[in-house]
Amino acid sequence: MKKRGRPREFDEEAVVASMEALFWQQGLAATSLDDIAKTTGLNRPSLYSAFGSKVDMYLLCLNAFAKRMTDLFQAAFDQSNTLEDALNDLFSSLIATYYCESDKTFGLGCLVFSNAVVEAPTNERVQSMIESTLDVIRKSVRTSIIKRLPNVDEETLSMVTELSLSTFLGLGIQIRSGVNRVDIESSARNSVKAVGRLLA
Amino acid sequence: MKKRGRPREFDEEAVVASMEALFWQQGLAATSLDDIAKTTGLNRPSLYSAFGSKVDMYLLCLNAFAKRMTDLFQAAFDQSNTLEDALNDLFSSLIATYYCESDKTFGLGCLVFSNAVVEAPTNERVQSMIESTLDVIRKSVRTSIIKRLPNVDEETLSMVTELSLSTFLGLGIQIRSGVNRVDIESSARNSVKAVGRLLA
DNA sequence: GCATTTATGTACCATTTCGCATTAAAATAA
DNA sequence: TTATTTTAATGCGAAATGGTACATAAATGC
Repeated sequence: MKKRGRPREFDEEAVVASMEALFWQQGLAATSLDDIAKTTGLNRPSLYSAFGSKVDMYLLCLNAFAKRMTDLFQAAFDQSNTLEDALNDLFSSLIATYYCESDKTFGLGCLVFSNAVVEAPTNERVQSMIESTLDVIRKSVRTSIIKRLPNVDEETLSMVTELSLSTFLGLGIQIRSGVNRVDIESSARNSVKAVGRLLA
Repeated sequence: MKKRGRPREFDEEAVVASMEALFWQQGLAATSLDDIAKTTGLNRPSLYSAFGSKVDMYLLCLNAFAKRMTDLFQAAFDQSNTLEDALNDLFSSLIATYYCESDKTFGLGCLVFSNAVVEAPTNERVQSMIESTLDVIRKSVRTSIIKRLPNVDEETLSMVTELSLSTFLGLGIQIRSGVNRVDIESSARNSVKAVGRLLA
């Protein structure tokens, strides 16, 4: 049984992807519905009826981005053997994402933590989305450390968790600040080395 | 010899301070000249003739904030004895700043690295300001480590520098994300402990 | 007093903003 | 064919935006 009514003429996933790219570069406040309409090819009423308000669209993109990001955490922690290997994998894939999978010299960092974070104090929905994402990531890191080092003491566990988390957050900020990729990669390697030494 | 013309009726420093508070909370794009006019008590033409365009005002605030921040680095590194003491001092004063010197549960993080960073990809002036601030801070951290540990090997130096820098950036992001102060302070302490262990 | 200089305040302008009302189009169901 | 449902497109509208012109006010220099 087919769906009634006139069928959609656009690919929803593609539209969300191009919305996300726009928000990622410009931020929520600097992006207008006209901007979104222009890059997606839809007109404002279509956007509005399909996705709701501008903030709704933004949250849609944030959640899509966060999902891909937490998947990267899961993938790295599931596949690799040692904690250091896992973190190296993780940071490599994060860096690739933060540079928009391209070889551009300028990266955009993290949509959630280098971009949406600006809106947190003035937008409750965005704020709680960010806070819960941070929570998921922190727990994911903690769990993966415990899995590999079941007898680790609480102090070391906290130290390594916070170090990994700060590195994760710092990477996005530094990339969006314009730090070049070579320096970023060495920064990530140094963090992983620090973890290694802490556990030695 | 007195200045010619009608004298200013406002205190420039106070006006800049209240502009900064507004930008800090809302970001550049979400803050209108009307907002600024309302909170400063000046009207738009006065603002414009005294400070230039909105972006000019923003950069003025960014530089003022960055100056205070780098002063905190200098103060911490000049006064304290051990590296760990210095970092503890530094992070304490940064946390106080990031929570706006108040006991509010919600902090705004860093004006430069948790706020202006969003504008970097679309605003060249903001971008280069941020990049150079990051550079100043990194050099300041590096120098202070060398001062205390003249014989430190390059690898350890890089590790500790990057760890401190990531912690610094991470604090601002976490605070703006809504993490409560107790957790933030324990996060900072854990980072300093990690530095201590790396150097042991 | 009178010109000059600087600051203030009102009002304005062109553009952009988000959102919606309304109409036209394209599909299915009966 | 006709009614119904869903989407698309045009265009409106009220408000806000960054920025400025212009008249007025308050000080100094001569």
